Amino acid sequence: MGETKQRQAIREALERAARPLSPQEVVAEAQADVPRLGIATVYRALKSLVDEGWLAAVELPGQPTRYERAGKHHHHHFQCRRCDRTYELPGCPSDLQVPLPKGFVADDHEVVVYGRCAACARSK
Amino acid sequence: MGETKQRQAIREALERAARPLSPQEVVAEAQADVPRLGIATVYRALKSLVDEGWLAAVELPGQPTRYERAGKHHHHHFQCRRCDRTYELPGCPSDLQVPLPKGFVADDHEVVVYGRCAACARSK
DNA sequence: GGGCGAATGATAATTGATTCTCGATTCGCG
DNA sequence: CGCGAATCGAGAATCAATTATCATTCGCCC
Repeated sequence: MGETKQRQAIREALERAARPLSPQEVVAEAQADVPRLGIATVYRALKSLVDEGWLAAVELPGQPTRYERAGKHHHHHFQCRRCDRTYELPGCPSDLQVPLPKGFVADDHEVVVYGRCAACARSK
Repeated sequence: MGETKQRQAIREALERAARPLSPQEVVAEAQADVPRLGIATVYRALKSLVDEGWLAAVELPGQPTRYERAGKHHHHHFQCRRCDRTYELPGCPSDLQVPLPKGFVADDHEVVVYGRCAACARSK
């Protein structure tokens, strides 16, 4: 059971992009390969790729969910305020030792850095 | 022109709570003072309190916006996975020195710690 | 006590993301 | 080549948060 060309286009779009993509970005990218690709197909594929463990969902405040390859090292994200693109940041600063109020138990954390990506910083 | 009793109830609910509240939480709390308080009034009040600089909006992935008193020191938040309440965490760990890709410019950052709050950790 | 403009509250409308529906298309396989 | 199942794609439907509408109510002045 080979994979359909749309799924393949979707996976390739995600691998090509060096950053987490939103469903909209995925359609746009993957339509280079499959022009009539529908958004519903993208959502279906994203969901199953997440289930398979091939993709990881990245949630950001006020933004549609982004998707990136799963299995990377612990890392965080950069959100450009200008172009709204999300980028991956290498590693986790200082491995984050937050003092919690007593009784609280942490099991994970997220860091989002906001600003301008290289392209947007340049074009002021 | 004094402030209406509903606005007052809303402000008091937010001061009373030692943590950021969602609009829903605000209605629930403030209805202790004004039983027929409507959600629309809460949204209106929250917006204008933010405009006045009295409140700050706290955005979290996949959660409705929370509101807290503005003007606090730089700090971050804890999100309980069990009761969904958001708590304030004191200070910013290590003042966050994230290495950015070259050309990127940061102007802010957010840290969200996930886990269980004291009450929820206890009741397993 | 009545008049007025602003604020309220119940509900409908909007918005954006995501999911569902369903007819059309494609694929694997004999 | 042709069937049956799986997948697609377009648009409708859903869902949650938020905003708009509008008749009613409230606060305040004369």
